[in-house]
Amino acid sequence: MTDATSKRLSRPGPAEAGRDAVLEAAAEEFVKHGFTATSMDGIADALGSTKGRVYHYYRGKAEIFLDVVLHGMHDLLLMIEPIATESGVPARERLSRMVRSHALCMMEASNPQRVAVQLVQYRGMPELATHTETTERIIELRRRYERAFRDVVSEGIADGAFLDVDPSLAAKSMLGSLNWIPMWFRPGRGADEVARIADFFSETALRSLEAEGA
Amino acid sequence: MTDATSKRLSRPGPAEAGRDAVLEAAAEEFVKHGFTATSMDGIADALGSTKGRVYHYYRGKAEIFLDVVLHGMHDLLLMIEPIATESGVPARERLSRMVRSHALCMMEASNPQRVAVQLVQYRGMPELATHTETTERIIELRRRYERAFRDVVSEGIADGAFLDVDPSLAAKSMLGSLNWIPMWFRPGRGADEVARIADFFSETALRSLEAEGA
DNA sequence: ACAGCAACATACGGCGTAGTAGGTTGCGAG
DNA sequence: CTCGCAACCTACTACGCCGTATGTTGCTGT
Repeated sequence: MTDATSKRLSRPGPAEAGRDAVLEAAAEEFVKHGFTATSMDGIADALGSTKGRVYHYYRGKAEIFLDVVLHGMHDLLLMIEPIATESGVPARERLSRMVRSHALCMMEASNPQRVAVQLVQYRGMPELATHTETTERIIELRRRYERAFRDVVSEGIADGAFLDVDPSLAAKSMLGSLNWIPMWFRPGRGADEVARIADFFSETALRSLEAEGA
Repeated sequence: MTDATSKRLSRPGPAEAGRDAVLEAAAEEFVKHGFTATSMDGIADALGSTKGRVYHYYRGKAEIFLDVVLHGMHDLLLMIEPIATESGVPARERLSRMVRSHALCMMEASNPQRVAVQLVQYRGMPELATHTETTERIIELRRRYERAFRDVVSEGIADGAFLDVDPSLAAKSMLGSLNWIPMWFRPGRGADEVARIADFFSETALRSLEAEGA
């Protein structure tokens, strides 16, 4: 315990380098095959080692999966909450940046963030039933994430920049189109193409909240 | 072969009633648990019978899964293509109806259509490697589906109703937000609430394609 | 120099599940 | 009446995979 972080998140800590390597490999496997189709041996193979290493740091498949999702959501929040709450910036500008950041994140090769958004389908996964505590934390983080978007929309409505639509539905709609990006986007495109796509989603989101012209 | 349909789709045929019951039960299971977590015995249980019945109609798990997806995509196309190509109706009106139809479909309890859209993640599923023919057909149907949306957007741009945006990205964005609905929508809501949500997505999609006012 | 622990590797048990092989029932035709 | 086939059911096998139990290695404090 060399650092004084809240829950051993955010800062690896030099002694936890091995654990982080496992986490990264697991994220890569989960994003490729999903939860059930990912095997412990597969994660170990991606690490170039064996299961012993994985089980040294985690007690089971469910635990490592939830840790990947937890880290992913944590990183996402760390990315967008500062933007959402930045004072002196108009709501539509903040929302634009949030959408762009999230879009860029979805187009990166493989990371815990993508696992976090792609695998919300963990309903009816009996393996996670015993990990209620971590599951609750993840759900709370997801709520905070959606709330960040919803609040910025609400502020935009309040100051007249946006139409008076349902902020909750607006947030779900925006995040849905963004979270769906990994379904069709194939990495390997140039950085300019990625930027163009991110811009598109940013501009589209803003237009969907503003009054139609003639 | 009492009917003359193209590929034994669209019309059950009286002799195929048992097969359709299997298909329906399989769709329900796949939408609940996903591909790998769905077991043949689970499908049989949902039918109130045993595996023998399932294996009587299908040769394996991959085959029944692909058939569910194929039927789902087929039904979706049957729903939206007539709207997309209806003559005498302006593009924005057609697009509005298409979005609303798709949204309503995503909020129904359990059906092959939801399996079709939710489980596009069948990349890296080695079990489907031997079914290239059916997979190709599904991919072709998916392309046609997206093209229907893209074409209507293009027509709207051509006649000046929509802004000059990238039609392909616009289609992907719209379909993404719609396909994400099952992730947060929990059935059991009233019909009026469902209609309100469908209206929201329809109006939002149109606004995102039209010029900003103010 | 030695104790002890972290950081792995190896080998194995046991269970869930896909697929198979061989019955059984019931109906329709001749 | 019975032949035959569709429509199932039952019992079994084979295999993949999670988790565990038991090494082995290397560093580190004293």
